[in-house]
Amino acid sequence: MRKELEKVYDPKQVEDKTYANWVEKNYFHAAPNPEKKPYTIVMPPPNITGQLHLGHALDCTLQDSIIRFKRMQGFEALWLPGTDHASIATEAKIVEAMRAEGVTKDDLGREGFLERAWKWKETYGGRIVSQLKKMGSSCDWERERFTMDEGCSEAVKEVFVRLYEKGLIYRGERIINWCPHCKTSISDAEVEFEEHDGHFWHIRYPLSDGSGYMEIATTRPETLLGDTALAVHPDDERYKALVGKTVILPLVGREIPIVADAYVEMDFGTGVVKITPAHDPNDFEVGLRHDLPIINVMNDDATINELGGKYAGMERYECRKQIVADLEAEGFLVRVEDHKHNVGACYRCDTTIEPRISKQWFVKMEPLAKPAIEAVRSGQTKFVPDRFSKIYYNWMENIKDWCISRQLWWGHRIPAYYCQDCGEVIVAKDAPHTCPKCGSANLVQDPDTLDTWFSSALWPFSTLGWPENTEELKYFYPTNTLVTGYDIIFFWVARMMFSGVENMGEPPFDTVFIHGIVRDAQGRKMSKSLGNGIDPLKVIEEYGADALRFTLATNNSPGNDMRFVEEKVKASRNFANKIWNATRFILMNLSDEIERPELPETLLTEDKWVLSKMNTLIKEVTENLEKFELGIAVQKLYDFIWDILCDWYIELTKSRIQAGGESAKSAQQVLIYVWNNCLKLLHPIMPFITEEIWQAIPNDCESIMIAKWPEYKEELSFAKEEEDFEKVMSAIKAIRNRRAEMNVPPSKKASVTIKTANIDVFEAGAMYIERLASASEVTVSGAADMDGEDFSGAVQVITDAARIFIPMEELVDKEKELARLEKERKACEKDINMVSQKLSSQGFLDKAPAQVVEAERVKLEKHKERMEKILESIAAFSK
RNA sequence: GGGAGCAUAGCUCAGCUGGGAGAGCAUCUGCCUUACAAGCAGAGGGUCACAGGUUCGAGCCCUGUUGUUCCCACCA
Repeated sequence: MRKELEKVYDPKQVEDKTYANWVEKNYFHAAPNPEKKPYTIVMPPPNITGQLHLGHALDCTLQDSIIRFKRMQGFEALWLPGTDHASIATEAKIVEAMRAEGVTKDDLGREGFLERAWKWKETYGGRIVSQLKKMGSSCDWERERFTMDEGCSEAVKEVFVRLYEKGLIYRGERIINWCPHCKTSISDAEVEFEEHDGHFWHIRYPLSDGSGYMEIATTRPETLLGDTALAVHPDDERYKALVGKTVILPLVGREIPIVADAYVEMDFGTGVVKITPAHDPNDFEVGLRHDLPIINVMNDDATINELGGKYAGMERYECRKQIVADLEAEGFLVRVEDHKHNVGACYRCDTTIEPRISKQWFVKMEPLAKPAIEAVRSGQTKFVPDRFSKIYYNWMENIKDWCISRQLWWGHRIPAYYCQDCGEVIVAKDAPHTCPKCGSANLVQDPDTLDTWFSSALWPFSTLGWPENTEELKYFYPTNTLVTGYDIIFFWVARMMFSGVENMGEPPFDTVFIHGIVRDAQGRKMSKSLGNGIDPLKVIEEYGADALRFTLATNNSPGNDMRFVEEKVKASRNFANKIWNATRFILMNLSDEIERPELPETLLTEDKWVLSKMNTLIKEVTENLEKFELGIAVQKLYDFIWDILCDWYIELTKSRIQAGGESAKSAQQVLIYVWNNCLKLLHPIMPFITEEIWQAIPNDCESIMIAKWPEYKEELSFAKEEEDFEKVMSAIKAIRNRRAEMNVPPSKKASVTIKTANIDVFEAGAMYIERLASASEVTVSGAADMDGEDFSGAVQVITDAARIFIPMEELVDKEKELARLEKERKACEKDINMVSQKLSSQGFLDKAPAQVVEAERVKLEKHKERMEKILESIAAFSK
């Protein structure tokens, strides 16, 4: 007894149930298996603080589609999931929640805070995971990891120690980007620049000898408090004589030197630059070259510290205002100019960052970047689309050392210990008990934690068990495809690349598949502040996960942004429903004798036609998926299922099923066979509905998700039958067309006479012409039989292969008919001219590939045949 | 300052290695044809941004121009 399907597909009744079943059957699990080739994708770990947004949904759709495709192709397919501790983002959220309770980090202390953070992780870390499951993600949840779990922490320490021992991690005082809100350093990659309307304050610095002034311009007057020099270009004739002299720092009264440094550009501004080594990276360099003092005038919250004299305690912008006012009052301010300039902000909290000297840990990048660049250049790792490799090179080639220490508590604590007695620095995975140098037990661990991306960088191998040489690591590494957005190439992809090359000796993946951003209907980036975000869970609730996945997989091309429009989801939902209803039709008419998807002994022309089309589809879809062209693959599937199968083949089978007998049964067999293949091809994109249907129809596997991927079969390629059946189809289309033009309702049937050289083809197709072109009866005759018959009173329809007569005299106006035929003749003539012109060009014949030339010849033949028929009709009418 | 993307039907976008432009939505016409009105059968609508070039042949390749979006750098 076959299950009867509801009239409309209801995803809600299917998705959770199906997913639970997959999990129960353990289909998502992958393990080292010498019989199979591995195919591995590691999931970009979402933040534990996060909630599923459309970016995740896109990422997830692409990865799941690829991994399902590969699994069906017979790979041991592992999609390894996990979450990221997201140190700065998570810590900020927890601190925020604490503030609501009136609790600060210091109140809790480090341990108390971490306890609270872990609780937060337990509460919210699972949320995003359950949301990923809603999407249908076929991840191996048994292998789910967390960047701060024991194994990942072990990997982090291992890498830190190794790099330190190689001299690639060092600690030093540098200018770093300081976020006064998060109260931590952040890396260059974490700073976002935005153009602001600011000012140029021109300030006079009096020469100590009273002989005049030096004028400088600054956008940050408050940093004047930390100035330790003025600089000019060594070749600048205007100031040559002044180099070596000193000036008095306004408001502060400190005497500072005038130095010459090539960093200064003579043409810019006055050609004089104030040097604040503690608060500007370039000034810092100048300071080093000239051995200038470094005066840090700011606290970690961007207020002025005690070195700022009377400005101590002021907030930075308040101080700026006051300093400008004071400069003006004391006559040092020359003028104020409007000035647009870029201001850096913290990518997490958007607070303006403050460049500030600080002692931090850094990764020396150049030696690591080189082999990672080479890995892409040599083709070991490919970017899809390729253009993103340029972005990668550009970043890697100009990379500066990576500041990895963070003044945060939530994260991997830096495995460095300082001897309080002799100052020795010990870097070790395990905390030492005594100082190896002086034997003191008075050791203190560095309070800082690591940049969250330090642990994400190790993700492709830390999750597989590294530093242990596990079976998983040996089998699944290097992974195959990394799927992520272009916005994260610097943060993550580049760092995984050099980490993989450095620690594993080979890059972590062979392909980096880059996708764009999902934008709103107006093309704006979705953001909290705009409130234009769309919740994927709501979309799933309303339209189903398959419809969402289908929408995200199509409608775009790799690497390009896409707009998310509800109409598209509706169209996808409609497609799902179409599939559902096609299944209903198939099941309603399915003989109980058919238990397996097997082809019948004898195939009719139309069977061969559809099988041949399907065969091509299999080949193309497979190729497209191999090349990550999901959008193209999906479009082809859509077209085949909707147009070829539903609009044509299913319609054809109706006549056969009605007629009954062998032909009815073979039609059902072909239907089931084709449908099986379609569902398989569609499964990676629309897993739920395809599984639900799979379970309801004759199949060859207990679950579609582990079924064998369809293969192109030479014996199912039928060029002749495709061509023959298309003759019938174009006759049907042409008749429909004419009838629609004349406004004849389908209910009004008419007899149809077909004059053709392909009698067999049309006789076989007669019953379809009856059904699909509203014919009451169809007569097929050879050309010779028709001579002498008068069809001048009939509606004439002409295709390449046939002249068709429909006796509807009341609708035929001879004049109009002749005019129409004349129009057709002209159009046909134009076609003929176009093609023959091409074929008479020697250049074309000589240089175009033979196939193309042949195709043109065939085209010309067809045009000519049609012309012949048009002329016959005209002649008959003109009698 | 450097680099990249995009510009195709009213709208949103496809168009794979160059061989005479497609889809969805919208519009118009006719259909409740017993799988589906979330549907069926038709129709209209494009000088593929502009100007050159390469080629037998260009939406696709090259050069330039314009518009637009983004990334990197950050001259104080």
